Amino acid sequence: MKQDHGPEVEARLDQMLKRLRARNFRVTPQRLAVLRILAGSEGHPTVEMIYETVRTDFPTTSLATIYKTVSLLKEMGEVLELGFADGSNRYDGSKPFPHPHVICTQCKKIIDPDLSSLRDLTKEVMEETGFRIVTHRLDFFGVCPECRNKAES
Amino acid sequence: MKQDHGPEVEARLDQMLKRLRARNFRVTPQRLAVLRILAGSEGHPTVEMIYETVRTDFPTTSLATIYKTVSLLKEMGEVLELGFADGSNRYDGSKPFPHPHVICTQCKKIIDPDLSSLRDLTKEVMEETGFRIVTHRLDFFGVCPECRNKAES
DNA sequence: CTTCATGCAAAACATTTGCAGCTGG
DNA sequence: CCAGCTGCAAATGTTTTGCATGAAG
Repeated sequence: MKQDHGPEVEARLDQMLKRLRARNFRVTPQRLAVLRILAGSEGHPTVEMIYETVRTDFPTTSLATIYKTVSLLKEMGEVLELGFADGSNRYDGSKPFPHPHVICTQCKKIIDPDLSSLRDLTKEVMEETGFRIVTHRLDFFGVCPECRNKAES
Repeated sequence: MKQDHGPEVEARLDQMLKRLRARNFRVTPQRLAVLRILAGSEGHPTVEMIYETVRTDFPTTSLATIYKTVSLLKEMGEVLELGFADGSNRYDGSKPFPHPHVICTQCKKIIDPDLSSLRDLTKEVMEETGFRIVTHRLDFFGVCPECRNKAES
């Protein structure tokens, strides 16, 4: 086996493929490789990481192609882009809808927490401001348990 | 009078000036102009907006100087940088600590809502993930009442 | 076959940096 | 005075674009 991803990753990949084809976009080997990485993007990869990984299978792939594919998926709403103040971008194709992230400022790991007390904040914002809220973004920044252990040496 | 800002803006400006001097940074006319804009930054300006405004009083001011001043204030923790996925940055010098923002995707207006139900989400995240949370970011994106009115013409 | 995607290189863009000269304290 | 700031221009780094070639359907 090439990778040890679960069945839900396969399902997500198939969903993305179906939607690509439904819009008459082509499924090239390079695109398939990018989709595979994004569908199981536990690590919330950067474009550069995707590029390096795709290159192991398709060494001639260019960075521009990765950018083009990621942009396409972003426009289709099939991938969530997490842009940061320092200009870095991370991508999540497994859950392409707004959800909170917890980011380690040391090792750059990103995880998805379950926050029970985060409910209809959006409703409250709409009532308070009169805005029609379409989406949101919630990030927490800190140091993960692993990096804390390394620090206290 | 040059501007119609309230007394709390003056107080915030004085606070920033005091902290600059305490660290032996100089207060040049250009810096003072930038500080003034950031201290009363209801509009959450971009660097370009700050640049244009400062230029009306000091026409020789360079963009590099604005960037340098804003970076300095950012390092000092006296201004909050709001970087977005599209590469744009907005700055808030009046409340340089984490707080939610509501952003109009049409006119780019940014306002600060009062969210009573947003309390110790941070505590819950720490318990759930084991991270030591240092800061956070919460943005809502939508369309403001003014732009909604314009739309339904 | 026809259209769309790829890959290269150049362009675009915002931000940063180096440095000579200026100036605040 | 003189360390730090300014303003210019060049460098940087990432993302985008144009276009000729190649391949998916």
